[in-house]
Amino acid sequence: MTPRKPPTMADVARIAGVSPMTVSRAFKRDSSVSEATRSAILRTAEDLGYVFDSTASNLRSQKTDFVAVTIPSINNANFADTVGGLADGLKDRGLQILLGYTNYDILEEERLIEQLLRRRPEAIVVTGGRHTPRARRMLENSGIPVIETWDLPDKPIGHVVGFSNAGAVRRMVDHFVGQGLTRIAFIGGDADRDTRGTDRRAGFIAAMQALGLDASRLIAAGVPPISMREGAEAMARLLRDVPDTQAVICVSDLSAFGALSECQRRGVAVPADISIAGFGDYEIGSVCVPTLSTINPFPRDIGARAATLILEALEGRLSGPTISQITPELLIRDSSK
Amino acid sequence: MTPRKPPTMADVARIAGVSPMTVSRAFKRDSSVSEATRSAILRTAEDLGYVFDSTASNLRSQKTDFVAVTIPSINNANFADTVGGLADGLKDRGLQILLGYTNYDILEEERLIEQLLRRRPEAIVVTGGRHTPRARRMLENSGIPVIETWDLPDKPIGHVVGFSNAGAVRRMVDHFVGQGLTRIAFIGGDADRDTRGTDRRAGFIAAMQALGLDASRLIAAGVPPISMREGAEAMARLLRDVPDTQAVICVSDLSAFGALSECQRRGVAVPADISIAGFGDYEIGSVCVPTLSTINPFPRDIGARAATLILEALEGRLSGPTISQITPELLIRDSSK
DNA sequence: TGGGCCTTTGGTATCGTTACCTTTGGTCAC
DNA sequence: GTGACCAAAGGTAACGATACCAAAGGCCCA
Repeated sequence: MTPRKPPTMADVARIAGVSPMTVSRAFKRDSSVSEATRSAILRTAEDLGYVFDSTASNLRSQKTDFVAVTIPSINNANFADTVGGLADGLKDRGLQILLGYTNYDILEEERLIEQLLRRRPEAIVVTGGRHTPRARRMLENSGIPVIETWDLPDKPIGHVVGFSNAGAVRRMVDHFVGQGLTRIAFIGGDADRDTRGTDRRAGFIAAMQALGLDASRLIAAGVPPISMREGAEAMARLLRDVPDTQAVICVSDLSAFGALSECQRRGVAVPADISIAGFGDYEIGSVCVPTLSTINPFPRDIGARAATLILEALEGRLSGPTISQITPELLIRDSSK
Repeated sequence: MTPRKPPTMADVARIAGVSPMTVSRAFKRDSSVSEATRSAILRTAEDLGYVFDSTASNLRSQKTDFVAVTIPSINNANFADTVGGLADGLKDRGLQILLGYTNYDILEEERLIEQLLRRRPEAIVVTGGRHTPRARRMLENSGIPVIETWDLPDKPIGHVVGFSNAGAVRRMVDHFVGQGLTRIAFIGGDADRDTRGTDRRAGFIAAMQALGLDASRLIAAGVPPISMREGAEAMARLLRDVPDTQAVICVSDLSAFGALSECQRRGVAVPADISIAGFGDYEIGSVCVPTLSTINPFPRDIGARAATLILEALEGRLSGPTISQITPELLIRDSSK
């Protein structure tokens, strides 16, 4: 058996009795081919087992129909929702997502951005607003729409769809203080890799200090992203080291759930003995007992809006850099009543 | 300001005073260019802001360094782990993952597979062993390694890394029966879209019938994938309709956690009043109170093994189709003691 | 000193599609 | 009858890299 070379458009054209150009048009949407010719060509192609070769099309037309996306972790419901919203918004225009993850590391992000730009995407969406200088330069010079998400960068590269992580945490602090709780702790990662997590911690400290409160109850739970288990361990330490703590804000719902489960394991009543809040409005927070107070940053909307921006930018309907600000929603539930 | 055309290898070559071929070699790893020449070329390229153009390279070399992957949902920790294991195993060889999701729909899978094959990946990894006839044909004729995962298909297309979903559930049934629990229910989706979920339900029915037990306690919780909330609703219905049920097996840990939370909300003791088991060994099952009995199918290993198979296949070290069988681990925890 | 061999570099054609321009044949109004 | 116009199809060159082959120069040993 000879491993025959796969058929090309020229083969389809020859057998269908038309020119390669006509075959090419038959595979496009709105091109001028008579319906009879088109269906005959498509049938021939199917019979031959012809598969359209995007690599050639990409090179000649200088279009790839890729949108590059970087997220910190592939295993995170929030970012998955953003990618989902993005993918749905782009699907109709035939744009496909080229996804890479940075593992919360801006050096890895730099490598990834270079890899992705080599594939000549039509646009690129990155998570966060902090990048290495070289990554920044590559994005600026890429000549394609750049969208930073999940953050409000001081100096945006292009467009932005995000919110203030610090500001969102401040609102949660205000909520607790409004209930008369002043001995508040923060559970987060112990490194600055997760820049959004770092911003949330900074927001906590700033908010506490602005109210004249002690902002030193900071529990570092490990290398970001903080897992449920690490949230539980952090809560164990908190209960041991500063047992008079009245409320705790966690860097995500996952660590908050871990903290909650540790309380249950030790017979500490939530919220009677201690209030707990998370971040991200993961499904678990609305299902567990008691339900978790949290902040919903509308991850899916972030993706959907980024998709809209991309489509507008590609159609030239965008005059300049756009900042699309999300207003996170404070969700007060049973864990902090 | 004129939007200059981005520089090409020819531009870099001219400025660096070498031929385009030498520039091309400088960007490859193991090619024969003197170290001095290479670094001079790379510096020139960086100065010019040159970005390597994969689209041209792909066409000429007939290699894309893509591995296509289809998963049912981007927002699922199990599949995310598989993709993570796969990506890590492929990273060293410079292979990049081209990911698409099917939304648990084999018609959508067919469209997706066609899209992905047009990009000329080096290999393709699909989730599950059931496909439309056309999808099957496209995979068979693709001429690249095909790997089906998370399943043991009757008629594999190429290689397989998977396990018997039905067999895994049977072991959980045996566990319950061994404890003297015979009135066992199953909570799953109400459609056949999720073929692995369907297999698990079928495995439950077969196992119960083989033991002469009533296999009719089937709670359909909605369109797959079943969420935590739907798991909770299903448990509510179960407690109302067949309150003498002694144990319940859920199609995933997520629905199992929902079921558990519903019990807590109603004061039903787990496992004293009812035992609960899940599937997938999601982190939540090891953190919640009580911890959840479950089945660990080693999702990350599935991806890692698929990566190994791909590398072996691409190097021609694989003689024929390989079935790599995973043995899921039964984890008995507090929810079924 | 010369031939063999290796390292490093260069020239040319080409991957498979599509942008751009041209051609063909038909319809329609005057 | 003729020119304007349009739909449908074809011809040619090009996108930017690299496979393949060739050649230049250096080194070693007989």
